[in-house]
Amino acid sequence: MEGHEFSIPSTPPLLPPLNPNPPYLFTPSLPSSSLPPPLESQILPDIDWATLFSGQSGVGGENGPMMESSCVMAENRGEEEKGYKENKRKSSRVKKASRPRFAFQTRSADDILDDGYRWRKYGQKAVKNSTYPRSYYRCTHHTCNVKKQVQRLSKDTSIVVTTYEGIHNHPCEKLMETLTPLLKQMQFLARF
DNA sequence: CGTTTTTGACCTGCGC
DNA sequence: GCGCAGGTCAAAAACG
Repeated sequence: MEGHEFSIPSTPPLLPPLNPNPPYLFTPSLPSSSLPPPLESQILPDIDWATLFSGQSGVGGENGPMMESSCVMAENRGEEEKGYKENKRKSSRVKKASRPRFAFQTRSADDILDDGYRWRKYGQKAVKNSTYPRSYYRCTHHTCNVKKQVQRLSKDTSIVVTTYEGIHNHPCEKLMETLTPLLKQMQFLARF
């Protein structure tokens, strides 16, 4: 999950990395036209990018290829948020309101990029017309039900498509780790 | 021993 | 209604 060069299209407002030495380059750029959109996508105007990307100054990759990546834009898949009815299963997922979704592509040897949040894998599925399986992850924070899907393109095996669904309702742990000592220092200095 | 991953089964939506 | 594809659950295994 480390060693990504990370670039986001200029469509959303961008956040510069807070970490002075990020493990990947954060270079805002337009998405490469050579990269096909991973999904039938449309621009999502009101994504909370500050929240979604607040973890990007995260952690470290000491290894892994530093390569180009590009973000492809969003999909908001409206009404249908699939949910099981409660049958024998204890799951009682109800139909939720539409959640923001967006996907981007990362050129990396690692399937999982470190976005600063903690994820737990809850499923993996072979998808049609794709050599590689799709992996399903959920944010491990108790109150947060953000999900993401990760799939490597069979067309170009160096590209990983990551699709996020939902918005984190909690601060990024790694971001807080980075900021907390700074904040403490600032509070200390502010007393003089 | 707690947490995460693996994996087969199950559920839903959709097209025919 | 049926079959397929995608998404999720949950028990067991693996891991740290």
